[in-house]
Amino acid sequence: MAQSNDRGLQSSKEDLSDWYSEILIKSGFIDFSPVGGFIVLLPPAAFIWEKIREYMNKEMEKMGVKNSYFPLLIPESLLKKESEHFTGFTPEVAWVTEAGDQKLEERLAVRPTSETIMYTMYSKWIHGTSDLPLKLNQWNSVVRWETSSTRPFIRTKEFLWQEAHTAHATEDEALKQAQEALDLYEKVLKDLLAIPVIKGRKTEKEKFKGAVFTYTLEAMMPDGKAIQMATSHMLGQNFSVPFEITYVDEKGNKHYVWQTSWGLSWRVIGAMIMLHGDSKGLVIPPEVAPLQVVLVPIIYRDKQDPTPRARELARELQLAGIRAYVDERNDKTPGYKYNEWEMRGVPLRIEIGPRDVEHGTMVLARRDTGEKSVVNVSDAAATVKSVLSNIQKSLYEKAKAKLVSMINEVSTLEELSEAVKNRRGFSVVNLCDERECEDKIYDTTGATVRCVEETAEGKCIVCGRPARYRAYVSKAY
RNA sequence: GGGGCCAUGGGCUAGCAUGGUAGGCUACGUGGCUUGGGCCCACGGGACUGGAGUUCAAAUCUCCGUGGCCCCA
Repeated sequence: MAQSNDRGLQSSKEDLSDWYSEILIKSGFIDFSPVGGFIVLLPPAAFIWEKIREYMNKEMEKMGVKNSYFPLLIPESLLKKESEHFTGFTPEVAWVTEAGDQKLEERLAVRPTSETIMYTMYSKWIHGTSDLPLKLNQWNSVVRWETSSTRPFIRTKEFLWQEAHTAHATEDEALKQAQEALDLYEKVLKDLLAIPVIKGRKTEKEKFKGAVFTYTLEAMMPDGKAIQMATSHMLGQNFSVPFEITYVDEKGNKHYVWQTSWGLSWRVIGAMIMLHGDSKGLVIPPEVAPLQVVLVPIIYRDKQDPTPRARELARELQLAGIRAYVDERNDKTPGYKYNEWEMRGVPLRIEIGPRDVEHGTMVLARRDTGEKSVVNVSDAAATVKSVLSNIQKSLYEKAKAKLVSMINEVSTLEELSEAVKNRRGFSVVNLCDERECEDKIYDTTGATVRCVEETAEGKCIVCGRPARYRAYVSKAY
């Protein structure tokens, strides 16, 4: 990092790690809290999370998923009921052991996820087919005491997310639900955050502990490391059996329900920042940008003040539903303002100077391309809307092209090592079903299988037996 | 989980080797001047991560803690 001033960024996007922590602080997205691994979410970032919530709430309503809220603390005995689940989570569980000066009889887990507490209630509520399907979601935070190093949004000890939990009469219905959830996530990522993903399944090794299998969406960051965006789990009857969630059918037979759970966390905000940002700072997709348009009046002492025109224009945009703001600070030069708003990621800037007032024009400057154009002010709202939607689309398409360019087919372990080391990105390989083969990939390359697609062709890259999967292998966050 | 680096006004840092007056840039406040890509001038307030130790004397040396960053797993 260079010294001497704190205006703008010192790190280049090439050093993604430095760049990332610097931009998060300077753009006022987050701050670090006194407890390591915990962050404060500041208004611009909170705004984006709110947008995600609004969008998902609407979509979930269409799916028949209702919001609810379950307690923060889970008795140890409940957490232990599904043993694979418990073993998977217990190393990172935070415990409450006393209250005031009283030691608790049973220690209470700060929820790392809510399957166990929710399903305890589900067993109480579900009796017959008329109680099904049951689809509840909650927006909350969970705590997982990560031992390896934390990073804002990407890996924090407490994180915000939504977790939806559904119970169904049939396996088929549950399966469909798990897939629908995955489609919803893909839509959120594309429509709001302009993040393209690879869709697939986790291997047995990488799945959610307690699930039959896990669907996943994986994005690719500019440094060639993959990042999991959201997961959707087919739980089968793994929880309904220990938690006794049963219903009686028309014929009087008792059945265990089929379940799914799925979640998306604030991690997606971190991915959005890394994916779209550049060396000038953030680039926020218009759909979620707290400010979509910033207007900068260019004032000359001896010429007509364009500020009133800028205000009118902002009002017109606001009436059309656009989040617009006039930067009227008079102790900052226009150049200063340009740089600052660019750092903060505002998708579109409008400059209004005396020349524009005279000619009935305005200058548009796109954050994503840096391109400037002079356009007529008449019908400004429609013009701006179309530019914003253009930016949204173009961010996604650029990212998509980048993603595609970072997927490479490889056919030997040597090639894979080479690719993981030098080229990064996703390496696609054929893989069989054996755990040893997957372990071997990790041991020789340090990369993991991010997701797999079913295939009937080819031979396993490790053992040479018939492949079952096309596997996307990459280093990951 | 292992290893390394770092911590000085709000931000970035100088000072540390060889212990002795904490300096700069930026930001902030006030006033003036300016404004089509990070203007300029004057004045002002503001700091040694916490604890312990060594010493006449600690930002500086030692130990312990806390936090951040990087690399590896």
